Amino acid sequence: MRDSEKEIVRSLPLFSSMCDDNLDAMLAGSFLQRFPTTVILFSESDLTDFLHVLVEGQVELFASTNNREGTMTLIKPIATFVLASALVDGAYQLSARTLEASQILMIPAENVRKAMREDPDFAQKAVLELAACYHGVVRAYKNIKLRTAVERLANYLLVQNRRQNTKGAITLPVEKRTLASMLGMTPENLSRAFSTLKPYGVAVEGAKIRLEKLDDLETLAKPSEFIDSH
Amino acid sequence: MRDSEKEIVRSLPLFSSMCDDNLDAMLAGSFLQRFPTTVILFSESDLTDFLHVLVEGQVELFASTNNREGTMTLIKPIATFVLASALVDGAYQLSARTLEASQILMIPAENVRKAMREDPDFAQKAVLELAACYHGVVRAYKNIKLRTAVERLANYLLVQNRRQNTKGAITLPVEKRTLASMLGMTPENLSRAFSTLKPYGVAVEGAKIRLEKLDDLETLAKPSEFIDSH
DNA sequence: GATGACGCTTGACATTTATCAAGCGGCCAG
DNA sequence: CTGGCCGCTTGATAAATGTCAAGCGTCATC
Repeated sequence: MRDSEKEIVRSLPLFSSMCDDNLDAMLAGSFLQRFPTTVILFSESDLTDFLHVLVEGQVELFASTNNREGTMTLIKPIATFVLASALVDGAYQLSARTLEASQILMIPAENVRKAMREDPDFAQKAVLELAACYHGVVRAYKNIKLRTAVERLANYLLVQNRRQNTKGAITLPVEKRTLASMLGMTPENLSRAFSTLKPYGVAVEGAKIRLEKLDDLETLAKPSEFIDSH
Repeated sequence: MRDSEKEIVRSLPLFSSMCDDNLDAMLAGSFLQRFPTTVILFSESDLTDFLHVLVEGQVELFASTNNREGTMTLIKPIATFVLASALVDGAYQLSARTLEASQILMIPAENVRKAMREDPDFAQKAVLELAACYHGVVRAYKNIKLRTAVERLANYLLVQNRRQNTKGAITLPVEKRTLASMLGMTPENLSRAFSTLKPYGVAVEGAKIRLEKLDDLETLAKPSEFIDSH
């Protein structure tokens, strides 16, 4: 555990208010691990050994039943994942795989639970982080329950446009098949959804998307503060 | 705020470890309110004034966009709801309405946030409660993303059968149209889903359902510990 | 430079789900 | 008792989405 890694952890809101001693105690036994792409990090039924901090690369959290599989969320640096599972001392509930070569800081879950018990400041940050995660899933749940596939894509593009802040010239951050899974549809259907959006100024060229009629796209997408915000 | 109401609060795991003084402080300004059926308690855009404790009746949390509406979850006594929103001091993110005449204990959200800041034991319980809520939504999200409408209904019936513990003779706890919305389908589609399940021993008579071929139903439903448990 | 794997797209078709319309039956108010 | 509302069901049809198969282009490897 190097100082540079400690600084990465410190930069996260979740750990920002921990005193140095407690942070050191929590990081004892932690290690930074490199993974190649397309590697399974854990399965949903595994016991939660570690809180993960994605330092570099990209990770997909997904679920599967009965030969079907679906992306639940994508993790980008720098962020923690599976906090809830680490805190309750049970199964991960979700599976994870790398989408790129990645560096992940692994913090023993037991250390995190101990910090929660003994460091009230940390417990408080954990509360806020968990509440944010909760609202994040609720938004995803509303999204898939209240919108059609085309609407989900349209709203996704609008969100990316705001995030990438690049005036209507987006680059998709993942392969289209992964995007399809995240948006709850098949790759074929995603292709067709893009076609459907063509009249609304959506021009596709590989992973580069141009949004040439933002107003029209918004009219179709009907974005909602309580689904798409943040 | 009567003693009997205080005892109700105490009985909830979330508040079980609070000392009496802190509990009294948090309950200051709280009140028990009675609502008739079909009343909107709050809308998703409202600021979160109160943590709610459903003492009697039934409440539906739902979301709407673009003239569509969907049930997110049902609350039954005795349980808190909108904890996450109360803790972060923002909008409710979900709307709520009573499905029956209900009694709800309203605890000022500011009191809850104060308790989180000042009572480490409470903060810790809040962490565990939020983590459980989080996994609850994740399960709902998996359910709708990985299963067809008929499978969702089949699994719902199996879960109800376990909960009601009544050997294959279930009573639906809500109107069918509400059940349909919760399962993410139209009432018409729910009717047809019940028909589809007839060969699997599902006999419908109003709100009374008999499951006469549990094994067959399970084979169809393929229940999963990480979607249906608890 | 050839080749084969792979991601994406497109077409044809099947399945799932929603929509619209009608009718049935219980239940409550007059 | 009776009329009308309302929840539920059923049928016909439309829309959304998935499946299967084929083909295309890119890219890494040989």
